[in-house]
Amino acid sequence: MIERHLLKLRLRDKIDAAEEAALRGTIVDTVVHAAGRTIVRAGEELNYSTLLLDGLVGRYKDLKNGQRQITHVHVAGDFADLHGFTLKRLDHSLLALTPCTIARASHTRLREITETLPHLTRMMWYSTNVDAAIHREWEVSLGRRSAIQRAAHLFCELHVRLGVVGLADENGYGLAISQAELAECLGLTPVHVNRVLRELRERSLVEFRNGRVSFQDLPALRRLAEFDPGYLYLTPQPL
Amino acid sequence: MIERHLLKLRLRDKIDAAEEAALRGTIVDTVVHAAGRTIVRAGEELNYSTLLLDGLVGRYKDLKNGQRQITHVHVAGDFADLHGFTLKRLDHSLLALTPCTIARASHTRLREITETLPHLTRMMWYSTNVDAAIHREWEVSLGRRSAIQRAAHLFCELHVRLGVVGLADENGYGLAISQAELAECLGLTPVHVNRVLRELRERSLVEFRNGRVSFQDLPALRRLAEFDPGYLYLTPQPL
DNA sequence: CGGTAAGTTGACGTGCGTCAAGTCTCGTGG
DNA sequence: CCACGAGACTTGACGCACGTCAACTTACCG
Repeated sequence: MIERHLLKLRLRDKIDAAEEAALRGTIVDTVVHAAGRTIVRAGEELNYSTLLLDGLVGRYKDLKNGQRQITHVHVAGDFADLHGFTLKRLDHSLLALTPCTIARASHTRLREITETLPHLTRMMWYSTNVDAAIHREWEVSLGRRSAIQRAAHLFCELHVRLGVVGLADENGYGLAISQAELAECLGLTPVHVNRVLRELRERSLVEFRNGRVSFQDLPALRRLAEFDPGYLYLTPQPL
Repeated sequence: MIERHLLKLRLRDKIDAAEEAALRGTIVDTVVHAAGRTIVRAGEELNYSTLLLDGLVGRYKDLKNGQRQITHVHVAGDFADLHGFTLKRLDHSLLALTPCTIARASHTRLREITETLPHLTRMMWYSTNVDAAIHREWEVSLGRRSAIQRAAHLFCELHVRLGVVGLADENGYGLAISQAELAECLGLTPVHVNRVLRELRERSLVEFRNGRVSFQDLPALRRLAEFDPGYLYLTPQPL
């Protein structure tokens, strides 16, 4: 159930049996959402946080003119809104980018964890801090990288993050989203994303096709994107 | 000393005397940095977090070609890297944008807080979550807003945040940074920032001059930026 | 009073947006 | 089995917001 989440946490630090049980105990139910559905709407009051078991979820914000910006993409094993535990309402919405299975973690039980299990509390805090680090890296992409570098960087990031939970290998991974959604992540138009994907393909770096990312030259792709996975904090560190 | 930080926390929830004392007790020393100095370099191992007492600090990331992106601007009363407590090293650097006074909060003592004061721990967690919300809003600016809207949005955000700690009034506030640094926040070139500032001035919205932001028509500026302060989470909420 | 950094402006270039006309894919119903 | 409609994707022609380059002004400081 929450194995993929545990997998990620344990890459950073030990989680003992009591902690694991407490974490499992936060889950009150499991829900399935169809692709394209908004799971949580910005501003609504929350009593639970969303743990993604399977599928892809995006955090997004709408603009008045109908455009939107996806600010983060979550993969299986991620808490999509653990920050909602302290914020109580979200400044963004959550969108199912693919069909999704989610588990809902009760804020009441998360609160009990913060009262009784300080080490696990630090681990949860750590998780939200890594999310923020990802936001920062996306700011760099949006502010300073060219369209082709942004796309390349995103493909590299998702490769590492999906790899951690066993959903990617050295050749690629499944990414069943449309070019329009990719455009919303990258701060570009769908038309330009299409041109950029063609260039990445023609330069024999990556192919994005039929909901799949296939690497042709990963080292060159990483060089193009100036990708350095340090910001994902996947190295062991006792908390 | 840490009054401005307490001011912000207390806008959200009560902090009792024991909690206040514990927070004060984390501070081990105070340091002054000249404008332009890098306070913490990306990647270095940290034993303390940086609480900004006075001045402005930017979080930034460098790119290979010498460009850089500022991903967050901190005002007096902000912890600039409380997330460093769980991350142990930063994925970004910290820059003194103006002369700065900072207090350093020992990670050992912060850890003690997480062991003994769960409510204060949640408040600290909350602080880092608001930082992440600000990162998200900047992603929206960088990805989807025009140059003039980005500038307008930043001026509105800093107005609210400086207002909370008593450093802004309805007419404006001090912001002693260069146009080049503004450009690094906004993902633009200094030349274009200069043109945008001229347009904001000619349209009688804001003036940015001699290290000061002076509003001429704040409601119109907020409309232009589509500014909604909800993402700053400045409303009371028991944690 | 000279030097240096910050700000200003104009001419021109370009990466990405816009608009519009396709094509391809696939699910549905006749 | 084919017809058809709806999305998603693709491509070309053209436009514009912002970048680049370079010259100049202003402010400040020793």
